[in-house]
Amino acid sequence: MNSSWHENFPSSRKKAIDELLIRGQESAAQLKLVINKSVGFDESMFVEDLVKKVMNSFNSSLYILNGGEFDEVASQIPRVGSPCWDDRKTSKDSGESTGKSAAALKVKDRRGCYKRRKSVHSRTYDSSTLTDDGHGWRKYGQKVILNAKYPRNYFRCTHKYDQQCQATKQVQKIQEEPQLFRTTYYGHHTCKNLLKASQFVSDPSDHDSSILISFNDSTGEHQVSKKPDNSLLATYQTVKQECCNREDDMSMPSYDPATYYNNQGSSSDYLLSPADHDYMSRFDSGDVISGVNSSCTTSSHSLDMDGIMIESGDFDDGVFGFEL
DNA sequence: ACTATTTGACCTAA
DNA sequence: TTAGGTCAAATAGT
Repeated sequence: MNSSWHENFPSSRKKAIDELLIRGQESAAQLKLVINKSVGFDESMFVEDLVKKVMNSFNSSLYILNGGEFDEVASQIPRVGSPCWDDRKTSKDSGESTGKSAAALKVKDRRGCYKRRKSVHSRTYDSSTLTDDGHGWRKYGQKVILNAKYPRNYFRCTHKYDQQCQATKQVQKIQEEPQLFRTTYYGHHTCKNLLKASQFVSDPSDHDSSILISFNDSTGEHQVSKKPDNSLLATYQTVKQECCNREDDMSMPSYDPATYYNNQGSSSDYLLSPADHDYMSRFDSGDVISGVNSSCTTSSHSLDMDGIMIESGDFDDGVFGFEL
């Protein structure tokens, strides 16, 4: 991996980035929420446009401060249009419409579809609770891992086919600390499956809400602190709290650690209904805080903090860090 | 009937 | 050759 983008920054430069990254973007996001709550639809669209401009300014500034340098990691995730992609949803139909045996077709269709992801950029965080990340996930596999006590569970975005969203994640109970779950995210959501920001702000007047991020000069490590009463995070973490009472059941190797809250998340009468929400303004594991430049593919810098992961610059083309 | 999960098979990178 | 990521038929749930 190339050198970290922040490693050799002067402290003043880092402070500027922190200011833009945390206070600037978060404040803009919260401002939008507050205004949106008190204006009509037309005004709301206007506010939306304005905030996007503000966010773009932040992103541009960050890009300039970063010197425009980013790591690039070639993605090995199958892309839309790849040989295996087009047939995924209609494989049944195509199989029935031909004279070939189902087994032969199955082998043919699946060839070239499997990619190891060792070098693919990923974000990992550990959590004692199965907090929902705001996206709809669908389990597609479970594997017993060599020398691991607990199985690994594989999830893809619910909108893999209808919106070509390539985000996936793996959830596995940590052997050394069975009370913790390790979730590894691959790719970023390109689907419009985000939660309404208003649902995550319990009290817009809470001006103390903040997340502090600092970069350690000597080690290059990130340090993050969050206030436990942070409105955004607190809401985020309590949203799914009621569905995390089955963690003890995870002692069973076959237990699916994310099925339960996934079901809750896709329920139409539950707070989290990912299918029809367009916006968010919270930090979301797997999502990005520091928007720098939409042309950036990725710069692998992430950190874990008690279940919340903050990442500095990890972009799919055309995706900004903050979605508003 | 429709959607989600389970699980053995398939496939590929290492 | 094998570990592990993914597929898809079977099954379960609503």
